Amino acid sequence: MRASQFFIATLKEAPSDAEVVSHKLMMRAGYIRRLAGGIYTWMPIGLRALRKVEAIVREEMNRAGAIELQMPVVQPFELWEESGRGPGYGPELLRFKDRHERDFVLGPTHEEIITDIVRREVKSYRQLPRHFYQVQMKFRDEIRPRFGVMRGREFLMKDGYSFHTSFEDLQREYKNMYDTYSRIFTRLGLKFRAVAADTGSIGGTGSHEFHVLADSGEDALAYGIDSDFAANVELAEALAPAVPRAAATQSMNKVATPGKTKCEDVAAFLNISIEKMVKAVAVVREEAGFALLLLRGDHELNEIKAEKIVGKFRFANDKEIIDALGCKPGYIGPKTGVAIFADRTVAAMSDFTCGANEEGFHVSGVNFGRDLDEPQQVADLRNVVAGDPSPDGKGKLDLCRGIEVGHIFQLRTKYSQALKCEFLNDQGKQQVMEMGCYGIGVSRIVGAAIEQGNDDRGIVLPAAIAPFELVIVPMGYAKSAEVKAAADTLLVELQAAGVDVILDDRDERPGSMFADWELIGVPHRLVVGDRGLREGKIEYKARTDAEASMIDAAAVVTHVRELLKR
RNA sequence: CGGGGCGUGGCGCAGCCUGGUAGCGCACUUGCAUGGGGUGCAAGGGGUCGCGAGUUCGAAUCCCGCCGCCCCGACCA
Repeated sequence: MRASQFFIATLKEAPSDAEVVSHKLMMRAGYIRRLAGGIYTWMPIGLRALRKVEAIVREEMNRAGAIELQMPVVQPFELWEESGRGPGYGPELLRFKDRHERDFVLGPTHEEIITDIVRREVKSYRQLPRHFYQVQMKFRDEIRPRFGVMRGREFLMKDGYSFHTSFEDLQREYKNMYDTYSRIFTRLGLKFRAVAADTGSIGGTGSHEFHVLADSGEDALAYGIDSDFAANVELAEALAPAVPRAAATQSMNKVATPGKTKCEDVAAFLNISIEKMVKAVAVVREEAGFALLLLRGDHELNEIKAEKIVGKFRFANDKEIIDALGCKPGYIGPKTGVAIFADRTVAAMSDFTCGANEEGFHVSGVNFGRDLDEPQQVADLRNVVAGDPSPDGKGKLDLCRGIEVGHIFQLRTKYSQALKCEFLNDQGKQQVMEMGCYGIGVSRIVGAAIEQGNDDRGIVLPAAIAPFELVIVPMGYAKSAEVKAAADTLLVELQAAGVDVILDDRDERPGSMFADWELIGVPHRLVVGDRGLREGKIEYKARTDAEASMIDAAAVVTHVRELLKR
């Protein structure tokens, strides 16, 4: 490839709406351009990176025995009604009508479609197991698209669906995909971690997420410092404290805490540890109405866990809190007659301080059983924090942040049941198929890789993903016949050696060419100049090297082959 | 959806408070020079100031409405 025949559109300044580093750099390097909120054009340079990720994913999926097909982007809404997921999926699902007033959706995922295909085409256990996948643009009408390509509304996804005669066989394929995904992210050159995950709106039983590790990641991950345990914080279990509740030593005492509404403020004001505070989160349950969820002062509610315990709920507004407790938020606490759910940690606390249900007051020295009824229910309601014991009993947990780039699920029969996806087993009996599904955010991977690989000059990508593996930068291409000849020859030789190379024949200033390729993130660079040529040398520099080195012109192709292992 | 902020050549911004012929940097075009880290000089092209309705002799600027974009938003009781 020659730069003069290609399209390079770098920017000195990033548009002001770009927030995270990967988004800014993708805009600056000309990888993407925004069309509308969360909707981007992949420019030629960015497309190359996207296609490389896609190719690796495809290669490994094929190797793992999955079969590629391509389903429609536009799906009839009836299938979503049939699976029962239409209402549950909510406003993220972009719906519209065709000219005949028939309802359609823009596919956010394809469980319904593939299940419909398989129920029509697969009739016998002899045709199973089967794993179909596709790589396709998906559309999800995100509430708040952000971070460029990392949370866009339109995004490229690899989605695969497997069908089995038994749960055992599904588990076998699930393991196969777990290994395949690990291989894919390893080949892509990314630092990643697989964690146990919540199944969310897709549904099913077992599930793992694959995260690219990055501080800017939207997900918090918990992992065992001394064990293999790893889970999304959404799911990671907070064990009950090992020590049982201590006996009461203090008497209950109402204390004035004017203007102190937050736990940390109250604790500081009363000069007690925040770990002696209990906060009450007021919720209204869809089924059973008002309730209080009790958490230790420094802990956070985990909504996913809570929903499993108390049922669907929303947070109470001020009026509902006043009606139920006779006090406005800031000073509320447990009260007789109000449904109480206590976190395990809270249930083991004694002599604690909580709101007095009277404006400007808290109560200290509170004890369950003596001052309050024992909570109706004790459960794990909070997010784990660093230092909590690992749920597998081995050592402690620590936290890190990640960008979710892959997710695998054991769907079991959630969709096959609803859509009657059945087969005839070897006994001649009708049986519902077991299903698994497996997704990879292809476009998100490009963003995540840049989030993980960048410096003050721009993007630093692994050769497996970079738009080009190597760039030839000639000094005075239009001026020096020797330079031109050497650069042109090098281009041909490297292409013949299978190197994905671009020659910058734009005859730009050296500084601006260097700056462009460093911004774009090409991992290897050769500089051809009269100065070196006189000595029979070509300059080489890796994107990650601090200094360039000189190599014999005759040995360049061998050297590059070595670097790229081909 | 609620709160905040912002919409001025392709990009980044100033001008708005205090109304009076739209400006800067980058990018682009042309010429000359330059040629190993975003080169210099000179001359150019490009904007109905987000849209609409108002106030005014006169609106980028003031008022009202709409649209778009960005940030924050359970709780922290």
